[in-house]
Amino acid sequence: MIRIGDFSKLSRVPVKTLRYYDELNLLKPSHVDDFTGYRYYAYEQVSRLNRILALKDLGFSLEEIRDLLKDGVTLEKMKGMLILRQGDIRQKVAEESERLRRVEARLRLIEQEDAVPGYDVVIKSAEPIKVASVRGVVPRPADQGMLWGELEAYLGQKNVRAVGACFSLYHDDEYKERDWDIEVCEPLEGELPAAQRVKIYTLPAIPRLACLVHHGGFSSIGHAYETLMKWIGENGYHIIGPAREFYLKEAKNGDQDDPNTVTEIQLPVEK
Amino acid sequence: MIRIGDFSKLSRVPVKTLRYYDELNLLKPSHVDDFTGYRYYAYEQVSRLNRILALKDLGFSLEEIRDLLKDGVTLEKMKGMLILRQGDIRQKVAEESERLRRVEARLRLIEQEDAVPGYDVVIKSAEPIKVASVRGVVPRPADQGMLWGELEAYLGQKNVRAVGACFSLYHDDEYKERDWDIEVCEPLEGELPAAQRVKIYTLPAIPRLACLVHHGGFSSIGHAYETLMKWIGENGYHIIGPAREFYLKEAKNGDQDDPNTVTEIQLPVEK
DNA sequence: CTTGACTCTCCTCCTGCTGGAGGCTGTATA
DNA sequence: TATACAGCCTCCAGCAGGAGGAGAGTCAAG
Repeated sequence: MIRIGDFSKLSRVPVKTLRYYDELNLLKPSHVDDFTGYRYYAYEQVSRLNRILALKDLGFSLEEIRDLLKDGVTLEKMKGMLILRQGDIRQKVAEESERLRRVEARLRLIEQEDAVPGYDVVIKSAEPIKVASVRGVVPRPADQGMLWGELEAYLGQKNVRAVGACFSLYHDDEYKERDWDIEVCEPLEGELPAAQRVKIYTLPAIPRLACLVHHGGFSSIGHAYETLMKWIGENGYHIIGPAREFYLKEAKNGDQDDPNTVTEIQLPVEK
Repeated sequence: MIRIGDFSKLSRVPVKTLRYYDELNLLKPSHVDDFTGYRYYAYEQVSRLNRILALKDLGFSLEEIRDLLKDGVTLEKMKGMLILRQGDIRQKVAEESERLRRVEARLRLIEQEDAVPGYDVVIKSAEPIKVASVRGVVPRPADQGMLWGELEAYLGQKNVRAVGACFSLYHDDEYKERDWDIEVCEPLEGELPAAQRVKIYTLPAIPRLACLVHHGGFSSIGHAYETLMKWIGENGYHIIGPAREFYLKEAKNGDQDDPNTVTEIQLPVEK
């Protein structure tokens, strides 16, 4: 029987850790003095401790280890846990590799622009949204005002209030000089009948959206799109649906170049 | 200016997180009501928040992000941090890959033995140890008693006390039927003159030792060595020095097959 | 008997939040 | 104008796996 300090030297495990394992019922000293509270370990306990360390090294949590060290753990249980661990580690390796890719992409971006990048792309998810929308073809994005006019005329008459920011969907797959297929949307709550040109429906949830926030007028929004597209390409995603433009802070008096405008561009993506 | 809940919906970041970022001075609301304490955010702050999320996604801690978002961070600083991150992630990927390998090795072991493995191999490091030792060639390991006799005779006469467990070094590179080159060592403190056959010196530190604890007599120690060798091979290590056998709990009356004996085998290894 | 090395318990801290309790505030409806 | 009720506030506790330290008690050698 040896004291905790000697057991610690023997096993090269810190005293603090041994006390912690005692508290967790992971490795109880084989004897504790009732009066002084001193812990006494048996030499044989080194092998249990080694098993704990080995399992920890495989990435198990201390609680899992406690389970695995209980008497009566079957071979099947052990195998099952190892296979689960294997899966977890594989996923972790995949995640870290992705992260490495993102870091490297950002480094390349800095090299190219020779400046701290002005835009930051983030992956988020979107809940389903109930909207009222008007879809139509307009010469150029800046001309979507007429669609908004139609939508608001209808909503104003019904006296519903919007919840959250309004946005546009860009349905074209490829870049066009003229004639854009645009759907303007206003989120809402409750029931409302559809009308001639106004559809009422629920947009489905989207698990992954590549998002980017643009400040300032619409004349400079092209650069934001370029950055977003490039990021998507460099990080191994591809686009799987129409772009959404959320008008977080709208232009005053319909001024297309109000520098205080804040717009979020969202692109549905997958790997 | 919007309230925290709306800002949360806009940015898809939980309210609790926003309050936490406020506390950390990472993202202060642009206005706080003196009386009610309500936080009010500006739409423009979404882009700072997005930058925070983007950097978090690269694996930076919130504290590092706070540094990186301070005014006056140079391009060089940013690049340096990214390169550091890159290194850290690479290391993490390497570590997790190693771990995966260990898990797979253990799964194979279970398949082969069709039982929970009886031995656990752990990598530890060793500090330098000052020892008194006697080295000699003996017919077989079980005959090392004569070497111990020599060593103890000397130490008994000098009346020094040992610190820690005594051990043997096995200097042969390959397995032998007879004539083993063995060095028996007793750790000690303080100064002591060398003698005829007794060397006093300090064994160097060893950064990586593959360790395994064997219970019971020496006749069954072969299996322990086999397991250890196999583990070393499967995990991509190789041996770079003589094996050490630590006698944690010694045989009674020199009984070579006392089942209460506890021995730790250590092999210096590297990748 | 003293000294110094060990050991004990209990407390706080680390990260990046999450959940809950208890108490105000703001807005819409009756 | 009264009253819900949602939204907001602060403060506290907890996760994992220990690390570090305070203050007090114990053990063995000289």
